[in-house]
Amino acid sequence: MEKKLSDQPPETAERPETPAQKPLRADAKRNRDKLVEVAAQAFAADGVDASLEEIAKRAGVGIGTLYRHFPTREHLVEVVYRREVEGLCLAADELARDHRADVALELWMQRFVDYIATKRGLATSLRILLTTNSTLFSDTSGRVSNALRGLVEQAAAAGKIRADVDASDVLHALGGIYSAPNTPDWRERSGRLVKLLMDGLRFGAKG
Amino acid sequence: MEKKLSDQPPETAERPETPAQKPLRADAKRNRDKLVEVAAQAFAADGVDASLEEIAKRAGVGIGTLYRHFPTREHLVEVVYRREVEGLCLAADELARDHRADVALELWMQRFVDYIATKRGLATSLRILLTTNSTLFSDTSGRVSNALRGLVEQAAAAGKIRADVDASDVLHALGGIYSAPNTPDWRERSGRLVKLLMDGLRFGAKG
DNA sequence: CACTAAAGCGGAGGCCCCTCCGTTTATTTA
DNA sequence: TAAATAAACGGAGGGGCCTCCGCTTTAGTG
Repeated sequence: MEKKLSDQPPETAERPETPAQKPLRADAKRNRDKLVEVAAQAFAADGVDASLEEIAKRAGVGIGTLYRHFPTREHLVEVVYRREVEGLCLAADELARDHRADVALELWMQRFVDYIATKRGLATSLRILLTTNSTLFSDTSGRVSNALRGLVEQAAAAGKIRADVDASDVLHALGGIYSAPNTPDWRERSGRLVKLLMDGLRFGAKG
Repeated sequence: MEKKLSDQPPETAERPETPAQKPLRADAKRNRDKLVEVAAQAFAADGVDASLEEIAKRAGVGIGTLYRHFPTREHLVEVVYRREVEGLCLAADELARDHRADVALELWMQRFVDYIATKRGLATSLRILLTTNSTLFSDTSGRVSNALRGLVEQAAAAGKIRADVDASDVLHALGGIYSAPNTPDWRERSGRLVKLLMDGLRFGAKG
C-alpha cells in the first residue's frame, strides 16, 4: 500500500511539458516518450497497478531505464495524467480548426468521455496524487474548463447553439458522466448523454 | 502502491471487539492474537510498510496464516488501530480506579502521547482507511473523547483541577501534540506539554 | 478413548518491486 | 574521422506480496 513517508512524492516533479530544463539525449528522449506512451495504454487497460516491468518490456527498454526516468510509480502516473489533460486541451484547438463550431463541441465532449474513462482507470492513484500534490488539481481542472469554455463560446457566437448557456453549465451537465456507475455499458450511455446534451444545446439556436 | 479497486476494502470488516460471531478454534485465536500483538510492535517501529512475512515469522506462524486472518494489509492495520484505541479507553478506567483523579488525568494524557506516536507510524495507511471507511473515524474519535471527558469531569468534581474547563478544551490543547513537528525529541517535548497543561489545570483548584 | 470431518496451518512458487553497477552509446572535441 | 567522456542502458539479484493446496490439529461423536 502505501509507500514510506520519507520518500519525496512528485511535489516538485519536473514539469513534463516544458521541454527545456536539460535537453535529454536523443535516445533518452525516445525511450522516455515510448515509456509514457506504453504506460498510458497499460494504465488505461489494467488500472494503476499495471506491472511496471511489463511496461518497460513493451516499451523495449530495461526496467532500470524506466526507474531512472520515473523514480516512483506516482511519477509515471502523474506524467501520464498530465499528458492526457494536455491532449484533451490540444484537441479543443484542433477540432475548432477543422470543424463547424457545434460539431467541434460535440466531438470534444465525446473525447472528454474517453478522458474520464482513463481517469477512472487511474482513480486510486489519482486520489492520492490530488491530495498530495495540490497544484496538480488546480492546474488541470482549470485547463480543462478553459478548453471547454472556448468551444462553447465559439459555438454560441456562430449561432450554432443557443446563447443562454455558459461553459460551466455544460461542464456541470457532463458531471453526470463522471458519477455514472461503472457498468460495462458505461461508455455507450455516456455517448448518448453527450448527444442528448448537444440536442439540448442546439435547440433554439438561431443558425 | 494502491491496490485493485475490485477487492473489498475492510468496509464491513469483522468488528474485532465482539468476540462472538464464530468462536475461533483455540489455536486459531492464539495465532490471531499473537499476530496482532506482533503487528502492533512492527507497525509502531517501522511504519505500515513493515514486512508482513517478517511479522508472520516473528509471530511464529506461516505467511498463509497471516493472510487467512487478515486478507489485506489494511485489515491488519485497522485491527491494530482499533486495538490501540481500545487500550487507550480502557486505560482511562483503570487509571481512574488506581489513582487520584488529577494524577489519573495526567497519566492518561501521557498515554495519549504514546497513542499519537503510533498513529503517526500508521499515518499513511490511516489516512486512506479513514477516508475509505468512514465509520472508523467517527467510532474512534468519539470513543477517545468520551474517555477523556470522564477523567476531566472526575478530576474537576474532586476539586483537583479547576472547574472552569471542559474536556473539549483539554483535547484542543492536546492538539498541539498532534501538529508538532516530527523531530526526534518530539516525545520529550510532548511530555513537557502535558506537564505544563496539568499545571495550568491544577492552578486555582480548590482541593 | 478412537475416529472423523472440519478448521486451521504453512511454505513453496510465481509475480512484482526497486537498486546497483558493469556495459553500451550519443555527443563533443581535436 | 577518431578518441574521450558523460549520459544512458538493462538486467541480475534480493526482497516482499499473495495464492494455492496438501498436511496437521482440534473438537465433536459413538
